[in-house]
Formats: sequence, C-alpha cells, structure tokens
Amino acid sequence: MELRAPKGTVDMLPDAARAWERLSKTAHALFARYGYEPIYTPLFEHTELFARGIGEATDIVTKEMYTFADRSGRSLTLRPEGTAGVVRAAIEHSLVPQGSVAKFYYAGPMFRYERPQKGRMRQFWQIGVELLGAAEPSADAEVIALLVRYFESLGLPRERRRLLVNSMGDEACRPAYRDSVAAYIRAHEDGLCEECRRRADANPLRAFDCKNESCQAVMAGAPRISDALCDECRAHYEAVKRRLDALGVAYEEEPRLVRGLDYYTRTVFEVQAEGLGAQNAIGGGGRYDGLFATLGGPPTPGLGFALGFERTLLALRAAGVEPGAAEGVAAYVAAVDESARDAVFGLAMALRDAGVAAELDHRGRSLKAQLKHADKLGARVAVIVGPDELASGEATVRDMLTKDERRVALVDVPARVAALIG
RNA sequence: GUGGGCGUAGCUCAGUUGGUCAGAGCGUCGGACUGUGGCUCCGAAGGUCGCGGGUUCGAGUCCCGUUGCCCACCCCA
Repeated sequence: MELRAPKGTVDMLPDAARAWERLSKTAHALFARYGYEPIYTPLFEHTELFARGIGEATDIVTKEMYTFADRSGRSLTLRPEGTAGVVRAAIEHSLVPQGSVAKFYYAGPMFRYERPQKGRMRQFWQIGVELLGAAEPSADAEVIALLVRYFESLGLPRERRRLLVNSMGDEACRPAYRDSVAAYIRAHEDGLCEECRRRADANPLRAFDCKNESCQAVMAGAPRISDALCDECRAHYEAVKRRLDALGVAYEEEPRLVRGLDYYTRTVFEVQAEGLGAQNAIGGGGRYDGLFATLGGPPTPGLGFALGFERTLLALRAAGVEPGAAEGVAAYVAAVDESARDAVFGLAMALRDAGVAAELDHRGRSLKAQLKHADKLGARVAVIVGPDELASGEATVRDMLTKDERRVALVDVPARVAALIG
C-alpha cells in the first residue's frame, strides 16, 4: 500500500487549514451581509447531472470527471464544480418559486481528473455563490461586486488582480455568432493549430482561448461577440457595465473571455491574479439563464461565481499576505514534579473553562522542558505548581515577558492570568 | 494523454573523475542549570541514499527499467 495521498491531492496541514478557515469565515461574514444563505450539496451526484448541465462537449465532461459505478450500478461522479448541484437542489426542493429570488453560497472540495501542476489539483476547494431568480443586470453587478469585495477584504492588493468581463450572448444571438466564428475558422485553417481546427465543429468559441501565438493572431481577426449581440443582450451588458462603473468596480472588457462551461449566457467574468504559475484565474463565473430548463426545472434565470481556495492562497502569499496566523496559547501550566500533576491538570481545565487558551504537559517532563515548550508555544504566562505551592494552596504565576512572578491562590489563578493577558 | 526537471535523516540540502560517502544545518529529545523558558555549550535519537535490475573487486555516485513528486502543454478555480 502506497502511504501517500493520491496524486493531485494534498493534506491541508495546519498552515493551510488555518488559511482555509480564515477564507471561509471571511466569506461567510461578507456573503451574509449580501443576503446569501449557506447551502451544502453532496460531493457526488448522478453523472447525468454534470453531463447535461456542464455540457457533453466540454473538457470537464469529456475527460476530467471522476466517474464511478456504485454497488448497485448507478453512475455517479465526484462534483467537478458547484453550480450544477446547487441548481439541482433548487429544482428538487422548489427553492426558487416563480417570481422569487434565492441566494446561496457554498464552500467545499471539487474534483477534476487532470495532471496536477502549480495552482491545479485533482481535489481543490472552492467557495461560490448563486443568485437565482433574477434576470436583471443589477443582479450581475451585485455578484461581480461581491467577488471583488471578497478579494479586497482578504487584503489582495488591487494592483495584483484584474477583473475581466464579457457577454456571450444568449440563445437568440449566440448560435449565429457561433456559426460565424466556425466559418471564420474554416476559412483560416492554415494558420490554426490542429486543436483549433477541430474546435470549429464542437466548440468554435474555445479557439479564442488557445495560447498558440499564431492561433491568437488569426483569432484576433475573427468576428467579435460585441458586434454580434442581439439588442436585448447588448442592453443587458451595457446596464451591467454601467452599474459596475457606478460602484467604482474597475474592470476590463475581454471579448475573448469564453470560459469552459456550456451553460453560461450573457455575462461572464473572471478575476485574474499573479503567483499561480501558468494559471491566472482565481475566481470566475457568469450568468446561466438556461441551466434550470436544461436540467428539467422551471425556467429560472441565475448567475454565480466560484473562486479557488488554493489559487487565492497562492495569490495572497505572492502578494505578501498571510491569512490565518497561528493563535497560540495564552497560558502554560507546569508541574514541578509528580505530586503537582493532578493540580496542574485541574488548573489547565479551569483556565480553559474560563475561556483562556491553556496547555500543559501530559508526559511528566522536567520543569525546564515544560517551560521551554511554553516558550515555543508563545505562552504569555506560565503557571507553576510544585510542593511549595501545594502546601499553601497556591500557584506561581510567571509573566513570560517580564519574568515577574507572583504567588496566587489556586482559585484566583484564572482571574490573575486573565488580567495578565488582558 | 504529451514533454522537461528532480527524488540522500522530520525539514532544507552537501556528497568531487565510482573506493571512511552515509554527512551538515535546522528541528526533536536529554544534559550543563538537582523548582524555572528564550542565548550558549555538550550529547542522543533519526536514513532500505524512491524501488528493481545491470556494469564493476567495489555504486547515492555509471547504465536500463520502474514509480513518485514538481513544472509545463491541453484546459480550468
């Protein structure tokens, strides 16, 4: 048996786990102010949900899903993203009655079978929100602004990130645009890589994403979505941008921004940052007005975003921001010898019950070793109990910074310690 | 799926043209200081040198295979 975490997975050790808790708490507090409620859906769903929701032709569905058969032969898949599950739950439990709006946020692991590299894992954590039931541009602006505010509240400097926005059109104008791009690709095949030539049929818009230089050069001359939007989409897009302008949210229009999931309509956006290796997106999302219907639910507009925990952490650290510093203990309770161990254990518990972070030694080590440990833990005070203290029902409270010591009655220790760490 | 780089103590790494090459620093534990931390000094524990073959009198050190990790491509968070 291989005593290693599976490829593409990592243990979230204390440094990372603290950061995750910090990002989670920050998200919870911020999203709650915007009226979003927590929702947690299963880590696996019926394979069909993702295949239909995300799109049969997408990379995620064709080659990145963790799909398996359970003991009764059902095909299940570890969720590669969060939106499909939330929308499924919304349909299943009628969470968005006609005419109403519902807002959710979630956090948890996602799974994609890919070759791992910097900023890309097979299991990775995402935080996301979904705003369901509102087709109006202000909903788009709220979700985009929320994503930006989140990175701001984490302390990711403005100059280290940028927001890209685009409109992908809807069922009224996208098909025609798609065809025009496909036709353009066929007309310029000689300048395109093999992959892009194949894209002409399955997913022509993806050719805009190709990093191949000659492909980019060719695609620069391709029809622009901004010229192909129908009146409704154009008006919607303009309204979203107006609101972002009014909010002072800086963005760049990126007509080549396509994103990899089929369900997006109209507004799409992405926040990019440095420090992620070859990757650059730390969060992104868009509107998916057709997804409910695609999955068999009542037609319901919606949009949302998802942001990657590992990538956000990479970006923060690259910017010199370390979220979630260790808290350490306030008090260390040390026993001079065996006779004091019961008293020390009781004291530690009393301190903890009083709300003070306290630690003690369980293995009967020397007083010197205990104080050394206390120092390493960053304890502000040490409470020492030995035969002398026991005889008078007291404890020695030592200020680890000033070395000042004072004898205190056992029952007064929590108060004394609290005063010192005040 | 493809390509490149790398795999020596818990961590970061030295290890020359194959012959004390099994080491250093940090960390851990103990001691110097028999009731007291941060400095210093001393000591100890800890390694199938990723794994398997091969060449050789002799291989971390060369060759082959294999596996893992990292980075990149594809694509995405």
